[in-house]
Amino acid sequence: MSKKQLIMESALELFAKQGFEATSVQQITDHAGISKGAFYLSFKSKDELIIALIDHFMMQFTSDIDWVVKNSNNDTELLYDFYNAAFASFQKHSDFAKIFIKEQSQTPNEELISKMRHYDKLTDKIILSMIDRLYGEEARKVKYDLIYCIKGFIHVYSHLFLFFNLPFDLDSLCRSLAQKTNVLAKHSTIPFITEELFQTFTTEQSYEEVTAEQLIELLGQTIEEIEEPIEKESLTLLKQQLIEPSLSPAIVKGLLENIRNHPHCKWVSYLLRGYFGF
Amino acid sequence: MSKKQLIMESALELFAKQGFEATSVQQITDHAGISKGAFYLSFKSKDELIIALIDHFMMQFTSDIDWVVKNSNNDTELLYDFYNAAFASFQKHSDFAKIFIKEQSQTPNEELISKMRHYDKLTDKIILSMIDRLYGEEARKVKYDLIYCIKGFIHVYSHLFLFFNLPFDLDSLCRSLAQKTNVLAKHSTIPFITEELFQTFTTEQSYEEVTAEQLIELLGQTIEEIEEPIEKESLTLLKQQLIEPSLSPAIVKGLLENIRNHPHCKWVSYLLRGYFGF
DNA sequence: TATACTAATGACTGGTTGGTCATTTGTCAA
DNA sequence: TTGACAAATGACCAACCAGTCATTAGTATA
Repeated sequence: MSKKQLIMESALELFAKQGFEATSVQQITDHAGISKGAFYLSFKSKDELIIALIDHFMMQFTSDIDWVVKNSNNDTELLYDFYNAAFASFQKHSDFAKIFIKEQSQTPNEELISKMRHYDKLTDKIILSMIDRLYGEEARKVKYDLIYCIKGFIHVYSHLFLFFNLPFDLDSLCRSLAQKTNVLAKHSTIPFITEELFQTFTTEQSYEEVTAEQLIELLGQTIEEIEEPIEKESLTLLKQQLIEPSLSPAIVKGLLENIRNHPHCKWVSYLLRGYFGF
Repeated sequence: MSKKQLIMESALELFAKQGFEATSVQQITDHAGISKGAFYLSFKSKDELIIALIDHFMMQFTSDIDWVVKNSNNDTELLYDFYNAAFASFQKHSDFAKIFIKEQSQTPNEELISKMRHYDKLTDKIILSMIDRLYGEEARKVKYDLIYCIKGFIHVYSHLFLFFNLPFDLDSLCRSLAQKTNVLAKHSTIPFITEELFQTFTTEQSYEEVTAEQLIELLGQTIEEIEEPIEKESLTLLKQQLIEPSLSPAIVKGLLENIRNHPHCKWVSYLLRGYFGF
């Protein structure tokens, strides 16, 4: 494990327990068994660390739920699958999820806030595409409210998960929430969040389209990071495809599938899916 | 205004802007125009201050929504009135609400966490009584889920309120949420939170019944605090009634009504309503 | 073995924190 | 005017903080 990862894992644990502000760099390095100076070889500052953590997790979360929404071919199970992916992600990275819930928009760190907003907007976009697909015109008036209801459900129920150590029936939870969401979509008629209001929340451009050059750069970095041969070759071929397209869509899709579940590839896989139009 | 209140108001503003940990006692006293030493004449520590703030606001919030639920005689408007009271309270004390959302269960301060849990349980109780009244047997299976849905709605929508400075149509919001709640109550059938599960969340005894002695003590304090003659006399008569009952229920109810809206009486009024059974 | 290099250390700095307390200021009654 | 008491002050303290940097340890090449 790289020193950077070691630090991130130690910090994750302590932040989840004590919060970001209340955890000192000294505590993190003690816990990781390294010196304080070594910390600053990996991160320029404590702020850079929390941002790296946010990025690391949110990239996975975003790409996970995006994949579920884009690749489910069974509309009746889509909501269930969506909630399942979201809660599975929270459960798997429960330390991060705790930080995420605690540290929401509360820090004076400008960059962190804008990071959070950014991922929040991506989540909105994914949820919206799911609603559009499931209900289309039927939910035109209330679709923005539905986004917020879904986020509210996830918030309160993930609280139970995270802060009570009880064995939960994830299947039951997801079935329950899928029905609730469906009921709201079918029967609620009074919107609060209008298209116009929703736009004002998301004024700044979100989800900037990435260029091929940026993707090639990112792919180059990722190729260096990982060792598994299949993933490494898939990434290399995809990089080649960006420089000079020669592969058929089926092959590209297959290559994307190869890397989809590798923790270090989730984000680049998400971006590539957007780029290639899958 | 007492020194204690002055400090609390200054702190409220700064905590909302910067968070609790990031605000120093020096900043608070500078902002309040007093010396640092004077702070410690009013509060034993910085922690005691945040707890006083939580108490001050949550007592008002709890008693406000309790009053609405207990005193609405129009079932069709009850949900609307409930949301209205809740959001009005958040809007009126937006600085506090920001702190509340930010500081939720994230501090290492044990007492604060248990305070939060305590008020959370009271809120659950009030919401549950509302659901029971509106839907009774009809929502027996899903009533605990409804509590969490309602809390989820309040959470996400209050976020919009608090962190975007936009003019909101409170009426529209409450109508929208009342309908959503009603739709869920009428059509959702798959519960996640069973009675048993709900009980385990709320194991410790909540809402300890207060004794007449405690109420008399509290009334004595409150009488000292306020100056308005009507409220003062009402409190004095109610205190007398506790020591030696002599007034008719109608008169007692009227006296309670007199003090209901005074900020310093809300909590004692809530407790008295419970005690006298209104 | 000698050299050149990077990785890692932890004492240190300048600054801030929550909290204390000897001292001063203000306010009464005598 | 005096004296007694409470209210208020702010310099001060030990503890801790994020971040630095001269020094050392480890490693690979020649």
